Amino acid sequence: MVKPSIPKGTRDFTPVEMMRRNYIFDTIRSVFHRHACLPIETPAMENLSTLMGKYGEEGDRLLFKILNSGDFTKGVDFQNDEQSVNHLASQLCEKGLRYDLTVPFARFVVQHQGELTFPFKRYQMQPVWRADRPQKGRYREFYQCDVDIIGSNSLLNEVELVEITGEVFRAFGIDIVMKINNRKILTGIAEIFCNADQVTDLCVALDKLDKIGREAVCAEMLERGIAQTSIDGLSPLFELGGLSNHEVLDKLATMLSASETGMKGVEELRTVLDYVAKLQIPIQLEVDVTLARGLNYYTGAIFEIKAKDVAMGSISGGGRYDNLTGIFGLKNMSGVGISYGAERIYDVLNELNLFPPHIMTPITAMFVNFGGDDELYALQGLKRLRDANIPSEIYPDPVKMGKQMNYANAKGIPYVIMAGENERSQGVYTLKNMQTGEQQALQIDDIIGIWMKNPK
RNA sequence: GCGGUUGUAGCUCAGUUGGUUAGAGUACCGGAUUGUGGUUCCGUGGGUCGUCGGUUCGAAUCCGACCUGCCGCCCCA
Repeated sequence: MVKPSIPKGTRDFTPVEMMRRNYIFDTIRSVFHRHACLPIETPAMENLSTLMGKYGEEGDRLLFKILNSGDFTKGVDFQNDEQSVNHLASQLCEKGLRYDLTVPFARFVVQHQGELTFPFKRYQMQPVWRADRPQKGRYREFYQCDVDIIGSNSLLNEVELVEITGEVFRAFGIDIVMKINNRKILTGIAEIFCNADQVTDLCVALDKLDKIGREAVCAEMLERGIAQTSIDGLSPLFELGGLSNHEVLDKLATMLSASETGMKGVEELRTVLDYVAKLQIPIQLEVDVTLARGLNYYTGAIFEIKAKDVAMGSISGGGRYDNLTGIFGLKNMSGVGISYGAERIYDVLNELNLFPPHIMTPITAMFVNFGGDDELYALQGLKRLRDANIPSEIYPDPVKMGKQMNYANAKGIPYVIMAGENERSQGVYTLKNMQTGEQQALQIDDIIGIWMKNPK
C-alpha cells in the first residue's frame, strides 16, 4: 500500500475550500471584465531559457526544472564541481514550471504580437510554482490573478490599476492600504547619494526598514558596500514617516533636484496621485520610498497592497516594466500590471470572517429514494426542478430513510423532498424544510414557485 | 539553500525512569428506530506509534539520517 501524500508545499482543496476559492476568482474576474480586460492562459511549463535570469539569482534557485524525457543522460557532460551545477541543469532540463505570470505574458505578447490589439489589457488567473521553503501562507504551488496593460506609457494605466485594486478589495470587504513608489525615485537616490550601479543593494536594504528598523538597514547597507558618507546623506529618507503624500513628494523633489531620473519619478507619482484624488477613487494610497520589491524588471511605478486588519505579508504587488519584452526581441513595449495573490486573500477573508454565508449554503433539494415505482416518480419531479434551474439530486440507493436524511443533513441540504406511495397516488410531493422541520405536500409547480420567490 | 522545531486511529490528543496485548474523545459503520436528520443509548471495525537505520534482553519512549507541517533567515503572493 502506498501512503497517500502530496509533494511538499502543495495542497488539495475540499469542496468547501473550492467554493470559497471560486468566490475569490469570480469576484476578481468580474472587476477585470468591467475594465474591459481580456483573458489569456499560458502553459504551466515554459522553456527554461524563457524563465532563467528574469528573477535574479534568487529567482533562478526557486525555479522548478523539469527533467528531459527519454534518455536524458545522453551526451551530458557530467562534472561534479559546484560551478557546473547550473550548466548540468541546463543540459538535463529544457523546461521549467512558470514562476509568475508576468514573464510568460511578456513572451506571449512578443509571440502573438501580430494577433493582438495594443494597448493590450489582459488578465490571467493561473497557478505558479516556486521551490521556496513552505510556511504559513507560503506555498510551492499557488494562484496569482494578474492584470496588465501593455503597449502604452500612459499613467492613466497606473490610475486604472489603482481603481481596479480599490474595486476588488471593496468587493471583498477587506480594508487595505496600497503603497506606491517609483523605481525612478530609487534610481535617483542611488545616483545622488551612492553610485548608480548600487540601486539593487540600496533597494534590498531599504525595503526592510519597517521590518528591521533604521539601524539594521544602515548596517546592511554598509555590509553591501555602500559608503558611510552615502548612508549619512540618506538620513532624510528615514524621517518621512507620518508625512502626507504631498509632503513626502516635496521633500523628495528637493533631495533629488540634481537627478533628472529621480525628478521624473516624483512627477509620475504626482500625476497618479492627482488623478486618483480628482476622480475621488476611494482607496488609501500611500507613498512609501522604502517600497522596493525584489523583482529587477520594474522601471516605473511599484505597488504593494497590505490588509490593514490582519498581520500578513503583502496580498498583492506589481509595477511598471519598460523592457520586459525586449529580451524576447520586441522593443518599446512598456507595460504595467498588478498581481493579486489568491491564497493570501483567502487567508485574510477567512481570518476576518468575510466570506459571504450564501456561498457555503447553496439552495438545493434532495429527493428521498423509496425505490420501486416511487423512484421513477421522484426522478420525474427531479427533472422538473432541474429544468427550472434548481440544483437538486436524488439519493441513488433506496436505503433506510434515516440514512438518507443523515446524508442531506451532513451535506447541509436545506430542502428534502419525499414522494412515496401516498404522495404518488395524489400527484404531490412532500417538501421538508430541514431547518425548521416543517413539511407540507405540494404540487411540483408550487415547489418550483417557492424557489422562484426565494432565489437566495 | 541555512538554522530551530514538530509527527501516536480519518480528526483532536493521552501514553509514567525504556518493560506484557498502545488508550480516550470525536468521526465512521451497525443496532435500539421497516416513511423522517441534527439529541440520546449500545455495539463493531480501524494503528508497521512519519520513514529507514542504530543502541538495548526489550524502543511510541534514547541516538542518527531522511520525509512532512510550523517558526526564523533569504526571498516573496
